[in-house]
Amino acid sequence: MRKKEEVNISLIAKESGVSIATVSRVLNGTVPVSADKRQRVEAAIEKYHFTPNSLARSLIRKETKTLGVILPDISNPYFASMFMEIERNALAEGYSLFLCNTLYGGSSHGIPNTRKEAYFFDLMIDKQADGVLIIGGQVDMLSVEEDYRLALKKLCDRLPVVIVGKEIPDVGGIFIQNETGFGVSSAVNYLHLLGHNRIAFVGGQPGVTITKIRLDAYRNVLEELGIPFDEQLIVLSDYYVDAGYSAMERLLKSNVDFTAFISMNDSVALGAIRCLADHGYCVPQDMAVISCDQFAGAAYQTPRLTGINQHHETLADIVVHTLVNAINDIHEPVSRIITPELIIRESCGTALASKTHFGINAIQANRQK
Amino acid sequence: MRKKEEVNISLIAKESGVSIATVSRVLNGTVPVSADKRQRVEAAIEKYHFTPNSLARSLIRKETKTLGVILPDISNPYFASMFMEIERNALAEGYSLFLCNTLYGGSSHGIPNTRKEAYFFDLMIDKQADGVLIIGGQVDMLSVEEDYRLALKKLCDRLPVVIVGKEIPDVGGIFIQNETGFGVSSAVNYLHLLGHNRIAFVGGQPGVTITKIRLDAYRNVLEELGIPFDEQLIVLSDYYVDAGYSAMERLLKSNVDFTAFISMNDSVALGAIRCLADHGYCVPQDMAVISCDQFAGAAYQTPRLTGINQHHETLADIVVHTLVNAINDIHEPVSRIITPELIIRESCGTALASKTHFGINAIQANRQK
DNA sequence: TTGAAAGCGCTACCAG
DNA sequence: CTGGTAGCGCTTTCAA
Repeated sequence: MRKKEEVNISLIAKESGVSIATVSRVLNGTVPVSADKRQRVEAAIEKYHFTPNSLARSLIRKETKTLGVILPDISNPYFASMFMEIERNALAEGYSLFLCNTLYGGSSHGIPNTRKEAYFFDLMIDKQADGVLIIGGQVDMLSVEEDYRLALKKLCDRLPVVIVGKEIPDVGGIFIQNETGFGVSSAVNYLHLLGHNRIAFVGGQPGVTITKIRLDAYRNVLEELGIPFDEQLIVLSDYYVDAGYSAMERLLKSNVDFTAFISMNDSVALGAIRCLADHGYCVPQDMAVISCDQFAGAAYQTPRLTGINQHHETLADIVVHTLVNAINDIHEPVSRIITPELIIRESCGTALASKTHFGINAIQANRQK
Repeated sequence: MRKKEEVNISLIAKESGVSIATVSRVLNGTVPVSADKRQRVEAAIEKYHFTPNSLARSLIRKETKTLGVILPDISNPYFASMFMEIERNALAEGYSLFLCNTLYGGSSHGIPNTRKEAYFFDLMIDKQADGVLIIGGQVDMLSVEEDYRLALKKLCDRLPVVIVGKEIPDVGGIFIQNETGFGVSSAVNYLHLLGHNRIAFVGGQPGVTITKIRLDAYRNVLEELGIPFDEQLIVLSDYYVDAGYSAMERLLKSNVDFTAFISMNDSVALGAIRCLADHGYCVPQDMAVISCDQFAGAAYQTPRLTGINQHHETLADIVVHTLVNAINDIHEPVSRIITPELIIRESCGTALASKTHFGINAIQANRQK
């Protein structure tokens, strides 16, 4: 079924006995058109179900009202919820979205693939997207390959690009770094208030910026609290449930003592909890758990997961509006303060959960100094 | 930052001292071009980082190499995994994807919104997508609103459209109905083999095709097995964890006896299990659970969830290739048999899980007659 | 207000 | 093999 595109602006013009310029005018409502001509045109449009060809329009206007969203894996709940919020904002601004999954990293989801990211960068140039949003992928690495940097630079040279992550020098996009490690700090503080001193860190991938930021925050709070840092308590994973399982398995095999752990996100927490269960340990009776990044459904797990709400919705808003501004040559930074929020549920102990109020206040007080 | 589009085909032509026709030829590699001209052109392309404008190309070729994917909610793991697989196939065929979330239905995610679906249908026409994939949304309802039907018909009149679901008369798209209720049958059979006779059905939304198909399958198997049907054992929900919770709550309040239940998917199962836990019931000791639609991570829940793998990957393949064929005017139906697979884990009893082999054989045998 | 006409950047046909 | 050129469908001057 080939597209039946025989109905176009000149057909409408002919049908209604006006010039195509006039049809264009009623289409865009820019310049006034006499009432009777307008009606004839509208009738013809209705009759033929005419829709102007946006390709032709974009060719002239040099804008497609389309944005590209490039991320590793939409089946990861973090990216999915980000996308939903991005779409909501983009739609409100009149933009549609291309979604590109680069599948970079993540033990469960195929091999790292730098080329695929570069492929999508070029694709967005090709498709004449008005702007591009990049969330995660190689940009999250502490150091990126030169190929990647060049591909990203090429993209940023051609289009407005907003990147969630730490700035890569000399590429020219707009970088928005969200993670501050504040969530981890609250988590460690909370666990300490609960009496834990041996707190493991089931972290993200090695070499990833967010891992470093969170690990730094973890060490700093430990130091503030006078808890000795123990390298053995750090195990790396990535962002998926199987990685959480294997990380915990390594931790248990290493035979270090610990009574609590912080995990990268809820998926990792779930995997780790499953592993603990397989070894006869029960959460929260034998072990307290906090996740750094809460997913939907945390409140329905058994045990209900205590964790940090990073307020990604707000991040999505900022990111979209920064991009839209950049497209419109507005370069005032869009800023809003995002404060990660500790949501206390059961995974650090039900009994202790009643201390919620005390805990939070104590943490706040602690942060003041 | 406006796009800097000053570099175009005629610049390249001028730079390399050939006609734009020749540049076009090396760009597309269709017609042979003499070696030295080709090299000069390639040098110029390299020098200016020239990329042909796909808008102009699409305007002539009347194809954009772009597909639209319209679904309710990408943060629902079912749709996310479908999308990943769709993208994999689409990419292999040279297509990029628009993603449109219609948020139709789903208690956790905003109000039903017919207009949004129609909006995206029109958008895909406007964006000149080469084809559209529709998965879920109002098309899943047993009966659709006339507004919706008209909007869908308009889309199908303009573009090749593949719809996952039951055929709606007189709209003209290609409908692919996946669900047969076979998964539910295996589930009930399995539970029966385990000795359960009071099996609740924590189903989907009322008025939805898949709910009806699964409910019919449930009743049929019950009848085959000589188990009396009890209306009270049916509670409706939707596809999210909170709905699973509240459905189970209603079931418990109604005070009917049951020793097992089937849930719409893993999210619903999780919510229901959480509710049971809150009422002092433990899975699988007090209650057996099977989910009709397995999500990633099922194997890491506590208890590990027994459920049906519906093999959505295969469905995604079929759907993409059917659409691509339709775009190329090939109308042989792409068909492949998708057999839902019962994955036995712990949620129907760990001890019983060792009977896996027996169970499956028995079910197969049962289906033969 | 309106129409004619000049493109947007590219492909594809027609001569040569 | 190659160049000239006629559009693709639309917007936007420029005159009228």
